[in-house]
Amino acid sequence: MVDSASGQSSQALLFLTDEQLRKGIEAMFFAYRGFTADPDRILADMEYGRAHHRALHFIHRSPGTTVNNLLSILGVTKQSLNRVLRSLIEDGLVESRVGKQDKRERHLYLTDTGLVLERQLSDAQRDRMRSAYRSVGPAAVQGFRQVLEAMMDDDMRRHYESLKDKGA
Amino acid sequence: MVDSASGQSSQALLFLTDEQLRKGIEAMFFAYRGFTADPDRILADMEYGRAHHRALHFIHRSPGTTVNNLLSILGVTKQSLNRVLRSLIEDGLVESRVGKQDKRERHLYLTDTGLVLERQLSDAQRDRMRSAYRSVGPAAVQGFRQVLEAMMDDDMRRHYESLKDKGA
DNA sequence: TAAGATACGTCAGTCTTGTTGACATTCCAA
DNA sequence: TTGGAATGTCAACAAGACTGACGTATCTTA
Repeated sequence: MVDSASGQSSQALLFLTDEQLRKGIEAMFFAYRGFTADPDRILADMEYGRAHHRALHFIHRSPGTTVNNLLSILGVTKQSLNRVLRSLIEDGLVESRVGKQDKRERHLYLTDTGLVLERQLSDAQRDRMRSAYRSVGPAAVQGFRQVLEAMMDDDMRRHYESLKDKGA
Repeated sequence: MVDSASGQSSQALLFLTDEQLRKGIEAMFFAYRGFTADPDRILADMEYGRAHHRALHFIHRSPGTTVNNLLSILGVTKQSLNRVLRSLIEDGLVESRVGKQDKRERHLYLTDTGLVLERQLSDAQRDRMRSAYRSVGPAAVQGFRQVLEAMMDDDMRRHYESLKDKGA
């Protein structure tokens, strides 16, 4: 696992030891807690949870997206997403428009109120990310992104890439 | 750190734009799904969930840890952890020994059966991590770890560091 | 030694968020 | 035009988190 009968020095592969991999796993675990902590704190005061945050984020990112598309991005069942969407729509944060081409589809948009909350949540999350980025510099950030992308399932990477394009 | 009113071009700060930060947020989201997918698949066939996996992981990592310590690592309530521990102990995966110094404490250990399951779960999780690491190389991995560490809350970083030391 | 603090376990109840199952509507193609 | 597929909704349930209250054993300290 560490070497491989080639001329490669075993030193260069030390980052692939079980011990290093375990540390990476633990880093993911602890960091993800920090990653969600700030929005969670804001949401705790409302009747919303993390699921609402995720919906707001991706609707904001792809205005007019259909329920089905959102479903496959979030990786939950339509029934689960529906509960979240219903409350967001009832509260006037999200607007659901019947499709012009295909009337079975619903296209989702954030209302002005929805935009305000999305902004508040993502500001909090970006603040932490920004200060982490700033403290380690662009080279580390590039590595960070590379590893995360390599960890994704193919389906997720597809979604991720297609979101990336829109912003580029 | 990066710029600072010096002659640094604004190009060098492009990694701190809201757009780049959003991509980082999405990368975390999608990657975390991949991160938990493999163990989740294994656990789906049993009566256990992700919470059991986390307990097994950290008990394996710190044999003899107390309930209280595990509590603060996992960041859940004792009632929540207790449900998980009870089933693991009943099923003979975890052993709980009364403390020698302080008899109020319970020290937790994996049994042989517990070690087998922990190994199975962490193998699956490490496989994905290893292939990601290998595909991007050690420099990227270093950046990955740096960003994650910078994202943690101080409490979590404390736990993380103390686990690191044991393995070093 | 008595009083308070600490560590752990448990019961009961609630909330969020995931699940399946059943069903209505709409579209499309045989 | 009719049956199957796709889209979305409603209802019921389960896992896993939470709070609050309480009990017991043990330790520490006044």
